[in-house]
This record gives sequence, structure tokens and C-alpha cells, in this order.
Amino acid sequence: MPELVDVEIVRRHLQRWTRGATIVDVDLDAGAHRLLRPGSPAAFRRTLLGRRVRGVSRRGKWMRIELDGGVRVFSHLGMTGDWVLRDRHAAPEPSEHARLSLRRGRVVTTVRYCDPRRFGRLVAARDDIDEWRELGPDPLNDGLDAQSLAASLASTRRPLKVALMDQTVLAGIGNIVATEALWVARLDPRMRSDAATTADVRALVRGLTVAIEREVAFGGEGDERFRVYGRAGEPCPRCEAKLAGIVLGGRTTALCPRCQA
DNA sequence: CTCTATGTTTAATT
DNA sequence: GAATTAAACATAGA
Repeated sequence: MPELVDVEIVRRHLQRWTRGATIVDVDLDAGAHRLLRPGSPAAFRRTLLGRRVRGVSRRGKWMRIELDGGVRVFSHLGMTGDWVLRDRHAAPEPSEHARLSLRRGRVVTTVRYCDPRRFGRLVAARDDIDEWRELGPDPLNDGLDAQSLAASLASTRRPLKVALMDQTVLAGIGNIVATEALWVARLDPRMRSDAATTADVRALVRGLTVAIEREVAFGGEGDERFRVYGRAGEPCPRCEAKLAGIVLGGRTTALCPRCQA
């Protein structure tokens, strides 16, 4: 689920469910310790209990739940994380590892963090964590600036797709958006990042915009939203050539050998 | 049984 | 230092 658009959708839900409410209980299961990096169940619980939620912000794939007293809870969904709203008496969800009980007036609800693979993170802190501070511009929050992107790309020799997925270059770009954007831009994912011309960067900005808008239009759901991601071996939607599948930076990549040369 | 997966970090190697 | 690669994390689904 979680790339930039998916995380933004979760953020909106989480903010709607929690803003203005007070955390009256924190429950963590036996598997939650893996999510609290750094942290411990006891400290996490102690830090959150009794605090009111002021809002939820997001940069890239990180969310920041802002609480009274300057406390912040950072949430990363990893590969399979999600937050859901449930009645306080509802049974635990499959793969539910953390639960916040929230009181707004006399009504108590629960938001639950579910994550079967537990690659996600939950970090309570009084300052912004390094992972948050080091994030580059967020395409949804900050827009895309061709000049600064060009400067970032020029500073490294890695393959273009690897640089795009570097969260300090742009925050929130994952394997899906990177793959789709490069196809839209007709750029070879293997080309050296510092070899991108001004025209290439312009095409890339457009590709990213198109790919992100497509994610938004589909609500981050359904395989139909993918033009090339996961479609190696199928015909290119643009020129009908057979899409190639390669590995870059340890991630599978689909590309059209004809129009992304 | 095998293979793959929307993410990140770390270690080893070039 | 920079870049590359593989492995690790843990689980579900095809």
C-alpha cells in the first residue's frame, strides 16, 4: 500500500479520526516491540497517555502525529502497514499490533495500527527524528521544482531510478511511482543521474506529476492504475514493444526497451 | 514446495 | 568517499 499517495490517504483518515481527541489508552501486543525503533512499549505508552491530538502531518512516507506538550509520534507504514478506525469493543484486527483509545467528549473510539510484516515504525519523541529531518521536498506538499531536482540529480552518479527513490532527493517516491514516471518521461531508469539534461529533468517532472496524479485518481488502488509496473513481458501501452524487467537498486523495474532508450 | 512483494538498513565488496 | 550488491527483517498470496 504505502507510497506517498497511499500515505497521504492514511494521514487524512488518521487526522479525521484523532484530531482534538485525548489518548486515554495505549495497547501494544507482543509483536509491537519490533515497530518501536527506538523505544519500548512502556515508554511509548507513558509518553502518549493523557495527551490530546493536535493534528497529523506528513512528509514523504512518514506521518507525524502531533500531541499536546510538544510530543510527536512518527509513523512509517513500511511495506504493509495501515491505520484503521474501529469501535472500542471490536475484536483485534488481523496483524493489529498497536491500539490508541481516543476520547472526544463522552465517546471513545480506537485507531489501530496493523502491519503483518512489521517493517513499519512507531517512534515517540519530543523533537523531529533524523529520518524526518533528512527528507527531501515532498511532491504533494511542496510541488516539484525542476531546478532543485536537477541540482540533486547532478550531484550523484547512481542510476536515475535509484536517485529518484532516495528519500533525501524527493520524499515519498517509491518503486511504483519511480517506475511509472520514468516510463511516462521516456527515460531509461539505468541512465546516470548526473547525465540528465535540462530537457530530461523537465520530462521527469512531468512524468512524476502524471504518475502521482494517476495514483490520486485511482485512490492508490487497483492494478489497472499501473501502466508498466509489474507488467514485464506485456506489450508497452505506447509502442507495443515487449516490456523488459530488470533489477535496479535491488528493486524490480519494468521498462520499455524501445521508447525508454 | 517456490517465488514475489508498494521499504529501509546494514554489511561486505568493488 | 561513492557506489553496488546481497541479505536481513516477517508474512501473505499466487
